[in-house]
Amino acid sequence: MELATKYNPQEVEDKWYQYWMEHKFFHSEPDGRPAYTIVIPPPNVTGILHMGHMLNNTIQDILIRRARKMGFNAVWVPGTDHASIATEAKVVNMLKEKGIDKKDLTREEFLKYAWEWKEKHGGIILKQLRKLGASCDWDRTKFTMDEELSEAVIDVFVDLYNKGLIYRGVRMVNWDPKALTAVSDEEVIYKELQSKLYYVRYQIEGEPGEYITIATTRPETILGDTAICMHPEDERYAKYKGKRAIVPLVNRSIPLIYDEYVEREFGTGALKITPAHDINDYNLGIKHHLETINIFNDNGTLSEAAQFLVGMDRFEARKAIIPLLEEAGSLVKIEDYTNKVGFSERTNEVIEPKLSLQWFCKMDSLAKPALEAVMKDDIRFYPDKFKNTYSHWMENVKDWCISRQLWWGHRIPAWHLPNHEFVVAHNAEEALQIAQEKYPDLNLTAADLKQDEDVMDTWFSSWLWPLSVFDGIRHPDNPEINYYYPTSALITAPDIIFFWVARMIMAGFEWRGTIPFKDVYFTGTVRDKLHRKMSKQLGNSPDPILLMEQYGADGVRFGMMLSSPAGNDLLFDESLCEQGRNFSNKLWNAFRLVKGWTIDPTLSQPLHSATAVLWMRERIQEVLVKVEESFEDYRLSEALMAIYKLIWDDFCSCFLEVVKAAYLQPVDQKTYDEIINLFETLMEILHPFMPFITEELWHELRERPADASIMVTPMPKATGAVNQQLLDDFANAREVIEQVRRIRSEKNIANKQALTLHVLSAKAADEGLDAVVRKLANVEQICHVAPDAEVNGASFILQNVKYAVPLTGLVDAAEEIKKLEADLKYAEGFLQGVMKKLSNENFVNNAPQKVVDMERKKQADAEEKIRLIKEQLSKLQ
RNA sequence: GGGAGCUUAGCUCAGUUGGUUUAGAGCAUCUGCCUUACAAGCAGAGGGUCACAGGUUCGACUCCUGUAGUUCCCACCA
Repeated sequence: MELATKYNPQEVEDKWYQYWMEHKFFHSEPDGRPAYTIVIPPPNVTGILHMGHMLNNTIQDILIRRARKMGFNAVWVPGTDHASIATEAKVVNMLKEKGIDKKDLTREEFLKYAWEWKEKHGGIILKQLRKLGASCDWDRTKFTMDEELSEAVIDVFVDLYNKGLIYRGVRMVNWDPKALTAVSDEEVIYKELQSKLYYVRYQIEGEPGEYITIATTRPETILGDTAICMHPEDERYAKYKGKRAIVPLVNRSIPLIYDEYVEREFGTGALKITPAHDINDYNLGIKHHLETINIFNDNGTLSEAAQFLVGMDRFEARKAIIPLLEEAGSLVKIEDYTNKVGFSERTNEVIEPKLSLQWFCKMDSLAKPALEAVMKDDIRFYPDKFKNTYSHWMENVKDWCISRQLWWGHRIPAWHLPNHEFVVAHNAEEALQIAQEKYPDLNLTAADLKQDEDVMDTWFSSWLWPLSVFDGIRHPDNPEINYYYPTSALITAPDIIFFWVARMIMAGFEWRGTIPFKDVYFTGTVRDKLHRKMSKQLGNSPDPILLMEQYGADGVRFGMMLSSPAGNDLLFDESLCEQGRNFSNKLWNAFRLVKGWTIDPTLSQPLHSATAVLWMRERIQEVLVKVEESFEDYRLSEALMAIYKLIWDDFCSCFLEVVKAAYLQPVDQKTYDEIINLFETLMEILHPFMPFITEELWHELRERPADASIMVTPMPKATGAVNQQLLDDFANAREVIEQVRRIRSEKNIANKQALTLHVLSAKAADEGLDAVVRKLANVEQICHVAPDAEVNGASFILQNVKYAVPLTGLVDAAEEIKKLEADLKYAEGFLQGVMKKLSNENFVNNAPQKVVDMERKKQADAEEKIRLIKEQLSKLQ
């Protein structure tokens, strides 16, 4: 059968994924082996695969596949997140397209649509992950709104409430006027915006012609002003103490107050106060007992309380109020101004600070052990620079607003009573029971209890993920949680370190008394090669599915991993995938080569092959050590690069070229067996990175049992001692080969033309290495002669041994001299540097003996080299 | 406004307690090759006063200080 010269990943990849699934290689059950656990950062149930997921999940798959082959009972738990705001927004849009308004639906009707939609469109991303080769235990797939997981969320809420860590209160919250819900501080993204600073004057009450001018970026909120504030030591305004001012348009009389909060240098030094619509104003309002006038409706339009522009959107109103102020003679001037405005992470709507009744979770006591665990390295961060970010946030942690005014999510398990009190319980029955016990006089029935309308922040379920996927909240002593928890590693992006990572650590301590994971690997952001974030708007984000079709999942995985040290941004470029595809092709062709050989059992093993086999084994050992170290530190790109070079440069370019028989000639049995062994070993080592092609070739290399897979065979391990002498000697031989090839290249000598090589050394020849040199440099004879022998031809010096290739008529003496003189210059410069050190008494006296000896050796070597070059030069001149 | 990180070849990055032959890799570049595994390839080559300025030291890419540029995080400046 003729094999194609190009590797075709499409057919191979689907075949093997199916095979793995059929044989349940991804599935794990607790057993006697040590566990290696990863829980997937659950993507939004409505999400589709983007490059960030590709990076994140490739890393997880590599770690899981490696652990599995290292003898761990590896489990990778997949699942999705219900993503309250994002999903609800999608469902609302979908309904709108059908002509249905959410307002016209009951909660139950809406949720029915939402679930239908989730069933139909949800989890696409999990299907896409299979293309990537993700070896998730799909039997364990979880969803944050599954019944068991939802119950865990409720249990946790009730528990925290009973511990006094959950409270309800009116606070200034970040209001998203589009999603009509509060969002947490972490969900607000501040962006710099080009806006205007409006200067508006307010008349002093009872002092005609006297004005006080304020500066504001939000003139529409003037309608809700309830004070003007100045610095108490600002002489400019001292004379107004005790006076009042008149708010333009609405003609409301408001007090003038004094507070050190005000910066005298900013604007006019006078600040208008709108306690209902600004967090600082709100705090000042509390301090100075100011009236609060809420001039906005929940959707961001002006309310009746504003009196003017009622019903108009806040941004429209900002424009519309200007001519009104101008007409009233209140507008002084308008300046350009750059300020920061908060946007909702989910809807990209400008956040409106709003007073509302919300549920909060106290964080102080939860944060304490979680902070310690990371600072003490019980949990290791990779890279550890994120410890700084983490500790800063944890030390200044604020209470968490956990309620959202949405329908899609876990409903707050609180029931309101007719007497304006409420009870928190696991369900309505329990609530009624508690309420009846608490208020026996009310004669309560089920109909009197009304469940709170709000749902919980999505992260209030996500923070339990490592616990709840193993049912560790409801049944803390079940065998699964006892076996798989704490998990081994968490792979996630640094932008959710507060949302998710920190809170999972808190939850781990609160409900299990221990860490949820041992290591956290923070991936970088995937950017394009111009360093821009990948985004839909820019259109610079490739479709991962198309990429995988083009380059193979293995090729894309290779491309993602090759340049992605932990925590560093990944500058993605398709050429990286191209490199991955090329590597696949290289592997494929190496296989084709070996596959095409015939074996002659009567042949004995040639010396060059025997030597190459010994060397290749040792090289693999060397790389295994490197790979193991790299994995320890999560330096996956380094591990991959080491393997890449091992396969391409050592195995293909060198080893296979040595053992390769002449055209149509058979190879001996012994060498062939070794080649298959080595090839197989390389596939084992590479497998976690490129699972498909390694499985394919592993099966092609030998007959395998029907249910065999490279996924579950043991990973080759470093045996310990590496024969460094052998490696060094072989490396030297490769340099000799390179030099001979260089001479060929420079002198235009065809590869076919065999050469003779003279080695001017007193040392005994190493027959094995000579055999390798003969083969790869196409040298028919290597003559070992005395160091001072006369040999003409192109020469070079390696390790202070002179080599010469006699060439009749091809050697240009002038050219040789030029090259030797360049070498001489370098060697002399080098010697000079060494001598400078050695002639420095301080150096000789203070530096460790070892270092001084090293310098002396450098000196001796350099002097010998110079002698050799000079000798050679004198012969030529 | 605070805090943290980064700055090494054209690009992306290594450089592990300051000394390992006057800095390494991959990609890209250049030269020569369709050599019977692979042109998605083979063989060879070139390319860096380690951001800048001081300091500590016998010795600095490595430690300290400052400057510049850059990235990220946090913060209520109207």
